[in-house]
Amino acid sequence: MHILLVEDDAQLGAALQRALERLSYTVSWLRDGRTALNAIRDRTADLILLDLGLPGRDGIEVLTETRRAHIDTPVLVMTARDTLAARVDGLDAGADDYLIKPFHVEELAARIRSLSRRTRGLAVNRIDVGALTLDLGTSEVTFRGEPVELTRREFALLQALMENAGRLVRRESLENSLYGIDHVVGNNALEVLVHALRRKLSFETIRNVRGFGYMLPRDPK
Amino acid sequence: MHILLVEDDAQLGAALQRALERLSYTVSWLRDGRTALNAIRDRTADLILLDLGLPGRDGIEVLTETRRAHIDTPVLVMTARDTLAARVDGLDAGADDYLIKPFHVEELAARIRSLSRRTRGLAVNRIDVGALTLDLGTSEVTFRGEPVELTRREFALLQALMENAGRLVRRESLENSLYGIDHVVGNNALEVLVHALRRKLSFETIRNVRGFGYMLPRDPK
DNA sequence: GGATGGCTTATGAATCGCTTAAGGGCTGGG
DNA sequence: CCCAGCCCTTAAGCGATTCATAAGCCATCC
Repeated sequence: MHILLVEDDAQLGAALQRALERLSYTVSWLRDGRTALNAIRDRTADLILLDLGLPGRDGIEVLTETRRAHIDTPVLVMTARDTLAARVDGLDAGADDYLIKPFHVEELAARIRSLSRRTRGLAVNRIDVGALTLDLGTSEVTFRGEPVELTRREFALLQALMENAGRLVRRESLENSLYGIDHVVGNNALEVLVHALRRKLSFETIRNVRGFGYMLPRDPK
Repeated sequence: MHILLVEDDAQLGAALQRALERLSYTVSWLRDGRTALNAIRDRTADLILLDLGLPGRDGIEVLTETRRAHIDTPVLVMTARDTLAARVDGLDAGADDYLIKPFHVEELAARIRSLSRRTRGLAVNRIDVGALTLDLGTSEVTFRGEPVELTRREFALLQALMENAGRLVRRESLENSLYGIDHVVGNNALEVLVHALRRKLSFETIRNVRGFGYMLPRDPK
């Protein structure tokens, strides 16, 4: 899952990026409204984490502009003021949820999960696909009943495939949700990652469709 | 993607159908509520574009009736009046989005895209032409209900033909969209590709017009 | 019947994906 | 603060598939 973090404060931004990456999210950190809007318009993000405290009321503008462009990527707003006006402003402008600073990373993580659950229509924190289960809360994966130890990247790849089980996931789409917008061309990082994941699961589980991408069968055994 | 257009006005209906077909959607135009409901019950549509200004409050009835039958196909409502009551009526009855007449085709297109994105998973970006379906999201192709395995080039060729179904596509235009602007002259790569594609589908499906190019009939069987 | 354009098949080259190995960076322990 | 271990990216070799080219045949138009 690919998160766009819009935050001008260097310290908080770096901390959030690290925390989110530790939770297996791919984070693109943008420091100002203009570059944020450009990135948002690409529609490659799954969730936008937006600081309303950007200088010059930039935050709200980013949000309004996003919604006016009919981009309905979920937006989680961070604000320093817990006033009714602030909340109304944010939600009216099209935010899906908000957080009052300061907050704990656990709370942020919970809201991100809740938000992606809501917009995805999932009832629980767990994805089941055949003999595979993946827990977004605890980051645990089991295969054929056995727990499997996955690294951060492997987990993110498996999640992307499981969320689209039975459907082909395009190569660019995977690279985007793993590496963010600015992935370099010409590397075979994805292939190496697929290989590592196959080794930990089984080699039949992940199917390749030459020239297009990868796919997880709806019922892998 | 298959759109059900419910519109009683002949002029507007024809214009919308033409505009949507130009955007590679398959459009079934129905002029009254009764036939519309029958078509909706078939559940073959991916999206319903419903005029609320149908005579006799027909529009709202179609919508309520649809939702009562637990058919949750996305509905985009068109209404002439921009009053709060009108919006509430439509959204309360189960519409997913609404448009105030008159509107620009660009706006309609944007809302259709947004709607199909929101209800993703099914037929998000699908082109239907007769017995052929091509899914741009998952890169899957079916012919007469059977899945067909295509290579990247074959897929690109079929896509170009399907986006212009019923129209003649010039040779240069195909070569451009397959090989880019700087394709070398004197090769017959296109013919070889057409041959490969015909072999995987059927030899009657793709028609050649000597000296000009190729064409896919609007209703290939 | 000649000429042009399209069809079909074979073949070598290019591309794509798989696999293994190596090196750099980050983390946690001593 | 340094070292060890893990993770991740890069690189390179290999095998399989795909693709463009070429060459001969067939259909259509004049």
